[in-house]
Amino acid sequence: MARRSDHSRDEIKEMAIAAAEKIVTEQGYAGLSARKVAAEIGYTVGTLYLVFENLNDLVLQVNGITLDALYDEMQQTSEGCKDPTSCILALGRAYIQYAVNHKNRWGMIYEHLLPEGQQIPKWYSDKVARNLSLVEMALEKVPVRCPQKEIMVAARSLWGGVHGICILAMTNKLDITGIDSVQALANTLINHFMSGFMKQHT
Amino acid sequence: MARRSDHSRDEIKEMAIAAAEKIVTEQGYAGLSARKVAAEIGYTVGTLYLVFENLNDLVLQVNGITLDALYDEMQQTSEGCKDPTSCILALGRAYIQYAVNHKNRWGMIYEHLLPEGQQIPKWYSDKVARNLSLVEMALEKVPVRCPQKEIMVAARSLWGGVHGICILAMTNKLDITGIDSVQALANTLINHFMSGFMKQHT
DNA sequence: ACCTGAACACCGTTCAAGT
DNA sequence: ACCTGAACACCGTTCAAGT
Repeated sequence: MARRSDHSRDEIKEMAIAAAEKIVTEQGYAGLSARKVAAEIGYTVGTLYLVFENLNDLVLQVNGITLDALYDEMQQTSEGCKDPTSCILALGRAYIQYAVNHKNRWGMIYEHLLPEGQQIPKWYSDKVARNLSLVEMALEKVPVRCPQKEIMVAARSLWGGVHGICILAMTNKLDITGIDSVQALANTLINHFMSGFMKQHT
Repeated sequence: MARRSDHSRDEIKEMAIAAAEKIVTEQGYAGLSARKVAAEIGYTVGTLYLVFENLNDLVLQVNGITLDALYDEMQQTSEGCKDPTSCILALGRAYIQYAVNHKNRWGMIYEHLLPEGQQIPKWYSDKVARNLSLVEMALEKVPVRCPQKEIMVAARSLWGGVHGICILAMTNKLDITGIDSVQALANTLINHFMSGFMKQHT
């Protein structure tokens, strides 16, 4: 049992986040609870509420870290590719690969819902926007002038699409089997979308 | 308090499903519980377990009804439209409209997750397949021969896409506002996809 | 035979009380 | 000042006991 002043507020926070990451990775979002996190770090439940607003707060912190890891994977993949379509294909491949390799971590990002009416904090939407910007940057490589507004709409539209395919696949709702089929579906969506997008902008 | 033999097994089942529909509509999936359903129909919790396997079972029944209602809306909308793209646009509009009008009912379809490793029952995947078939039928109107396999891939790819946009929009994760923007994103996805799809098949 | 209701093993969150 | 641990108001699920 950890005793008082063994750790600073910030240390407890870090320990709790690390513990939550571990529990989610092993047992999924459904397996995560405040009591389990507390037990894992050797404090009692009450202590968590000195350091986090509530469990939502802790979950958002973990999801933020996951978004960063996903960004790194995607960023690395898209480096150095020249034409927009192959860039987007690479981003899609990296996204799905991450979802498959870190099923429970990725899953918590979309399984977690804020209570009705509660706003997503700005630091979190900023992370989402940063990930989307990779798609926007790839779309901007299309060799025609295209208003920024349209790039943003296209990026959200396309990325929502890849995300949706990934969700349906991960939750077994598409009668498809194996990662190759998911990739194939995403590639189909991306290829057709890009074909139409580039045709409109030439 | 309902007394024994007041209602048959089937009557209790129907009452429970109706009660669950009501609770979900008003309070969302998070607000649904076996105890609330039991209270609503005037029986005790234990009774529900004589009639349903567990709460998952009850949720699946309700979701099945929702899928049917969604099918009806989409089916009606797509009737009589001739060219494939306008068909798909109409289906997308109906889908998003349904999601917006019945937020909590639609939400439960994707918020509900079966326990790890549990298979979706066949009668449920059949309903999902029936809804997808509307998209497939629209794609088949493309005036070229196209293998059935490709139609199926395209339908799943496109519909996963529309679904993803809808989810991100409903959970406020796309920095967009209002139903018009959601429709606009879906239309963008559909138009570009169809443009690419038709180009490949001519 | 049909249904109850109490029990079991869990939740998130709060806060008086201890050291 | 820091943390505890018991309490509150909930969960899903089971099953001996009542009528």
